[in-house]
Amino acid sequence: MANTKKMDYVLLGLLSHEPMTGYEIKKRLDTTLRFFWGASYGSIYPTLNQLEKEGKVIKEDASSNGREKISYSITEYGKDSLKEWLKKPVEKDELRYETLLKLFFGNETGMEGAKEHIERFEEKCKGELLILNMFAENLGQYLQDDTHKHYYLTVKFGIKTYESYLEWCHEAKEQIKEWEK
Amino acid sequence: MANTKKMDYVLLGLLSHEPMTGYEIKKRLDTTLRFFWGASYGSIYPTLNQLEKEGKVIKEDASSNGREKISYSITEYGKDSLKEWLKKPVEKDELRYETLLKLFFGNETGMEGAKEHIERFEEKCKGELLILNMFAENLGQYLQDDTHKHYYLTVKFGIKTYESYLEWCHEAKEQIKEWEK
DNA sequence: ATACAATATATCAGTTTGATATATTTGTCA
DNA sequence: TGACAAATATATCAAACTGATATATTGTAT
Repeated sequence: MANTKKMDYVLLGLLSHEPMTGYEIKKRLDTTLRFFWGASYGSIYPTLNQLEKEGKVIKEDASSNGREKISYSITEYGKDSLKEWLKKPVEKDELRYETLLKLFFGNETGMEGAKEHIERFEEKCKGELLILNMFAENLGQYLQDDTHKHYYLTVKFGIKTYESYLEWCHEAKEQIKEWEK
Repeated sequence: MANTKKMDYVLLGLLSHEPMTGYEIKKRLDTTLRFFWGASYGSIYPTLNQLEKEGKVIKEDASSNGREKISYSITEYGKDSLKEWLKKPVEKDELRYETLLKLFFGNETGMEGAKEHIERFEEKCKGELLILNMFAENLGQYLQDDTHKHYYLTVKFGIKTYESYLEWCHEAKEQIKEWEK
């Protein structure tokens, strides 16, 4: 079997929902999947070309007017490859939180710096939670569809975690106040 | 100012706590920081050498018996560089959860696959939570120290989030049962 | 008309991972 | 005591991925 990186499956997964251009894939990653996965153009376009050479996706010219546009759709072989990966156990779940890093090393700058980072984090979380709650509400009306059920579960995950982040922010600030007494 | 990547500050941060070898740095990342940050030898050793050339850390031969050992300690210049970074706002907090990815694309394999991934995730979270609670308990006795206070806050973050992950696992399984009726 | 935002593809240097190589010391079981 | 595995320790490299940038067209608002 050919080389397979994680990116392959992200693209195959998205194309298993519907045919898309590289640009549309990027947008979907930046909206729907942003809470648990990301990718850059520098990996999207080359991987799309590689998947086509392997016969896992099919290119189709979808240019209109003068706008160049290449639509990709998944093949049966691509679907088989995706299904195989989906059945395998997860290799790695990973958090990369710069906020936690700056907090952990924060003794160099004191509790004042820590408080600032926590507050900024809190604001960001509030924003994300607002978006996620909107997603969940909108999704409510599509829950007879299987694809949307899976989507719904991931949105619920996002809501749960951001709510717990906000709780932590509150408790951490209280704890710092306690220490400052 | 010279080139600066995130890895620079991770190493400077760890060395600001105490002098260490590359191997010890890796161990600390795999234990204490594993819940929010990771790094591989392939970035640790080269970065350590680069930081030495820049005068941010100092190399010291700490070989004993026949065992080669290089201990690194942070310089004042290195501390200044670290502090500067700590004051800057966070650029990126990122979750990369393969579990969520497989769940999101799971309509290809059906709810049975989703349930399996959720269950495996649940088991892993229970394990992590156990470790984190041990950390928190042990930390309790060192909380007069500033470094440990910052450490404590990050452990609390880990506990909060893993608890919410477990709640989500439970609710997601209930939801799936509901859908299966 | 003109400028700005959005759409669209593509590439590349720099960063990081994951695997592997190499070698020594320490612990453990028989 | 000897043998074997596990832990300690440094280092390198191909492959993967990011973040930035280049290029060009279309739609929108002023």
